[in-house]
Amino acid sequence: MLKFHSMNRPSTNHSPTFSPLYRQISRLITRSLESGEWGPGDVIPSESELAARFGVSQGTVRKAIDEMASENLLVRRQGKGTFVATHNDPRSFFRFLRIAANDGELEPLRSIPLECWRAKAGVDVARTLAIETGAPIIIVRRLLRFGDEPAVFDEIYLPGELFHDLTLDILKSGETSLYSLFESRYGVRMIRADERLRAVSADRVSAELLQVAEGSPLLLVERVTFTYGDKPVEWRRGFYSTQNFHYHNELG
Amino acid sequence: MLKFHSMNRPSTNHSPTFSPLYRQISRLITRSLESGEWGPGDVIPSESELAARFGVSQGTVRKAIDEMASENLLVRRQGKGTFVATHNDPRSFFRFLRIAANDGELEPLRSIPLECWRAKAGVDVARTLAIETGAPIIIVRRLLRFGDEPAVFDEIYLPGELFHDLTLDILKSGETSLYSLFESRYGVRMIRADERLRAVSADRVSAELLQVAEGSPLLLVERVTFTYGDKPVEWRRGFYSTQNFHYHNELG
DNA sequence: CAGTGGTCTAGACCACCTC
DNA sequence: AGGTGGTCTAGACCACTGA
Repeated sequence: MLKFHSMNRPSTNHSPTFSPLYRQISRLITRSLESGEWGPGDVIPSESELAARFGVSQGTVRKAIDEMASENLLVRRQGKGTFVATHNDPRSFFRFLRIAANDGELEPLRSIPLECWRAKAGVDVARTLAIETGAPIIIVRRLLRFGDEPAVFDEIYLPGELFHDLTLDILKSGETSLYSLFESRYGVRMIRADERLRAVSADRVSAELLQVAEGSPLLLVERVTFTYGDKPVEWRRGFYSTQNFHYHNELG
Repeated sequence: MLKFHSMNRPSTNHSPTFSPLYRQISRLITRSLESGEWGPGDVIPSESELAARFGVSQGTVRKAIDEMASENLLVRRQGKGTFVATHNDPRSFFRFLRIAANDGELEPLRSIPLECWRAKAGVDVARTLAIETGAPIIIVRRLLRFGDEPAVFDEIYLPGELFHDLTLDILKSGETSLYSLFESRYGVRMIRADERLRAVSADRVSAELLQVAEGSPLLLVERVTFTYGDKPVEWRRGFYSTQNFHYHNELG
């Protein structure tokens, strides 16, 4: 049974090694998610079962789950149970793709993988993905279209170790969502991402793929994506055509 | 004393007129914020006082406040009390300004008001601000710089009624943050914003102000800002120079 | 019907802040 | 010392789901 101050005895608390019981619980649950005890889409045990398992009250488990639900790690469904979040779910396709049509609705999204090859990490990629310079990486290029309209040209860098057998054919046969594929085939769950946006001029390749004039302005979105434990597992540069689309962001 | 189902008797609940007690409480607290019973920066009554006032338990008030704190309407400070959020606070200057330096730290931010004049709302502005076409509006132009480096050129549209006496002189003498000024001088608190980002080519005016070549790519950020009750009270178009800066966004 | 999450309560104790 | 928010508990009842 855990205690409130199991590892920490703050007198006037500036102790950095302090966390309340419910956070200790949410860490334990997270560890079970990492270890695969419960996979994406699965139900986890009920609050009362978890309470018994960890020797705390149901309210404390509830607060732990609340926190994890607000981080999109778990999803609660009244009457059914609490589920491990998954990208294999139409509702979450747009969680990391903040794009919308300038007017009207988006036509159906299609992902067109173009290339997929192996390389060795340069200094920048290595630093971003927290791997050794020269370590194997995989580079993917793909195009996103809404209906027949090209919208985004992505160049994606992945650590070779995690996605060992990825090929263009797998990408082509895979699901619509890349993250859904990563999750089901490689057990790599994307949790959080960091984006940097800039305006740039279209080079020849991007211009052709996105069917805009060379040199016309494009929105460059650089994204680093993290899995459990803030481990970076993807770096991508996306060129967004913003003639008919825009990047949508809500500020709270 | 409120009851759980005061205005709502769901049998199998698809009733749209349902909200739990704690939400009824947070609405009451929000109403007091709107009415100015507690102004920005003020302490609100303690949880137990509010519990007594509304005839509910402290835990229910706590949950109501939790919700409002997560929406940045209130700020909790342990041992001190719960405070009304304010833009008049260095920590919140960047809540709506998602800009960062490409490398290193940002130099101190400076706001340079350029113009301020009155006009009548055209169709687009009227629709965006939910006012009548032809209603009085105020248009502001200003430049943001980090150190000596120009970063953003903003064109801002405001409903004339709310900001009746706004002039360039007031803007010049005002605080660094526009929202801080709006809050303290006009009692208009910005709660939430919606942004649309596109890449565009710099026109002559923007190019000159931002010291870039005409036609070079700029990040266009269109923002609609809302106050209590999702009422739109600002529309702005910001041209961001992204040579040395970028728009930073975190995806959860 | 039983089981799940959702809401509400009452009371205890802790940590932080101010006086 | 006394007040505030922060955490934890135990127990009650409600609403939703599915067998």
